Amino acid sequence: MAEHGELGQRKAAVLHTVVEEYVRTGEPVGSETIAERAGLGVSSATIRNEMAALEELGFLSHPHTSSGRIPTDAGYRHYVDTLPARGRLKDVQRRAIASHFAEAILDLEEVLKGSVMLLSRLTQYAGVAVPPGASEEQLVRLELIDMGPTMMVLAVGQHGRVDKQILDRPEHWSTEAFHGAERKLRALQGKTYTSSQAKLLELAATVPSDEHDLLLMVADVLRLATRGEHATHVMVGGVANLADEAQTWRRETLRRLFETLEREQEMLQVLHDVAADDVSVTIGAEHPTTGGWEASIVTAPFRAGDVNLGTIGIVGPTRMDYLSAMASVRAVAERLSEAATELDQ
Amino acid sequence: MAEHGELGQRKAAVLHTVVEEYVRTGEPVGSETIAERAGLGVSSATIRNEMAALEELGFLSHPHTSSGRIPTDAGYRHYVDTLPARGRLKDVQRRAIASHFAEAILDLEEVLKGSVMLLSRLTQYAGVAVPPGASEEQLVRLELIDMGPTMMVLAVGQHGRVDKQILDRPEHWSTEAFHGAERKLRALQGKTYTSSQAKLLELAATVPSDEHDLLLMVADVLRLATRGEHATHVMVGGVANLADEAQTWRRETLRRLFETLEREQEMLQVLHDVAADDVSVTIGAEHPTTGGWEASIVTAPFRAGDVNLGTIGIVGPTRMDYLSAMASVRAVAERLSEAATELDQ
DNA sequence: CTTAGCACTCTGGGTACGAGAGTGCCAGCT
DNA sequence: AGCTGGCACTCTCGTACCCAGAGTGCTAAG
Repeated sequence: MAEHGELGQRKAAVLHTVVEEYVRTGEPVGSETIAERAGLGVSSATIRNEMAALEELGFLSHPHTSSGRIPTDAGYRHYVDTLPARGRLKDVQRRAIASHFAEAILDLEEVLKGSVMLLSRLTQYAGVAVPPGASEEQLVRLELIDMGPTMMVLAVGQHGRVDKQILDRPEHWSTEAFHGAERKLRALQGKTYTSSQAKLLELAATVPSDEHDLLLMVADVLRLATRGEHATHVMVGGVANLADEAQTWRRETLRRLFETLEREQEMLQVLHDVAADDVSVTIGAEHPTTGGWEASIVTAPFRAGDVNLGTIGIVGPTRMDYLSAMASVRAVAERLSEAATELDQ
Repeated sequence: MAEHGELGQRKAAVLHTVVEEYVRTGEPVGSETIAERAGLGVSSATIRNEMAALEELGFLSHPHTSSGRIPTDAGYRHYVDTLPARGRLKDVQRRAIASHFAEAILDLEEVLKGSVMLLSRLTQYAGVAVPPGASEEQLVRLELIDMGPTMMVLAVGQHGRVDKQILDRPEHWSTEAFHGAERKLRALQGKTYTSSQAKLLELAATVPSDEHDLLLMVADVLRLATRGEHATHVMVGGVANLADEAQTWRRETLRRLFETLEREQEMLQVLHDVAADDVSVTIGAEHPTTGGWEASIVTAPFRAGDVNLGTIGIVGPTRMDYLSAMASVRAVAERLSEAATELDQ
């Protein structure tokens, strides 16, 4: 019994069928339908008893006294946790993924953008991704550029990331300080972002205060680049797909969903919270924010070798085809990991 | 009469009142309401006659036989074209704009992003912008960076734009070619994007074919940076505001609107088509694409000195408060022009 | 433990109806 | 000639009602 989440085989089967039918049709599911579809060889009356029990347990609910059942968040959760098999992709989907990763990978960021759109097309939900931070990447350029009234810090990483920040000149300013800083930065090329940042903080202590300020500014740019969480932009794509689900949601809910998708900080927080080692599913109110939208999130990390680079996934209604969504996300994350690993060498 | 668009003063007044009432309430407007509000001192029967005439002329329409009138696209057009005065901003709006532009401007792109969000907050519609291309900007860096299996072209402009492109190495490849190209590129720093591009094409003719290929690749990056239209990203913000209008639109329409907002190429096309010297308004079906969404666009260009840099504006339902939207767009575009002009010096 | 049977409940569609809003038009007034 | 009051007409919208259908919960029997 334990392998069906303490539910008993038949209850689990009923729950599965309810979820699948409801996802498929969008209509509350009655006992008759289950009796036919679940292939349990029992009558609808028995199913009714089971359903009453499942409702008691919090896995199903009643829109009104006399219509079929729909799954609760907990019902979906149980369904997802006890899915017997990995979903299989349709041929079209497989082909779409294959062709997307067919070209030689040059720029991971571009590929990631494309992957978000790909996922949104595959699943008909919105795609999201958190791009990698730069911690262990090597710097191929680190420059301080004089731009007249302002100056720019420019950092270029081994794998093609470019971070820039335009800054006001510090109060006290001297050409020597600038040149001194420039020289020290050049010496950092070839080192990683993390170690360069540390080195800069160290160096800053040994120089006059105007150069000190410059070095700290550069260190800060590196710090931001290091944690993808704050510097980089969350990628969101295929939001139009959610417009189709508009009737699914209450008005205010739809607005909040869109707002959050647009606010990078919030999305980062959410995606950070739901991230896991493998494909992860967060259903409706399980996350405080996503509870507010009545939406579910499916994500998976992508890696280069053993190190986690970022997260990619989708956002859709709780009434989602989880099996196929998980399969798509898993497949894209895996291909992305392969691509990133290859790029890493 | 001509000053009211060939309509006659009273008809124009009736049309104005219909538009304003309809925009305010969202309900079809009846003759009684107009008689009260328009201050024309005539009875509702007279208004009815005028409205019938306006309908005949294509400025108003009937949802059903017996309810009030709503403006057609042509009705809105006439309304916008004959607006007697520039809209005035509310104090809160004025303050919001002032505070947004209060900080010293460092990075035009950042300011532009912020301005898009600002406009979306001011108007409660979605904000859009096309950032400037780089034609007459000076290059402060132009580099070819060897990144192991690939290489990166990196261009940095005087005003803080950074363009990068990661490329596969050309087939035939030699260290000399690479160094040769590097040297030639360095010589272009300080020149404008346009002239550098021309110079590169010229130089390419004089060198061996492997270096030739490299120079052409760099030239192409400059070419893309030059026309903002293709290289840069259209900025879109505050899309969540449109979710509120969801009931305004048909389901399929909302989807198409969101899809277009997401596709940069299409948005660029649309914004390019509607661009004008001053504040420009495009209503519903006046533009083939926006006709499909039943939406209106209000844009204005922003400039540095005399040269057009880009476009900023909003997208909203045809039932829009045009007066206030135009005032907001105009104000933000003006402030943006000031900021850009200042930055230009 | 299962199931057939049955009474009960609730939704959704259809119809009917009246109030209200708004129109179009006509005849008379200025 | 243009405006207006009056009036018949039309259409929507909300309410009420009813009926069919779907689905339930419970009971009693296998």
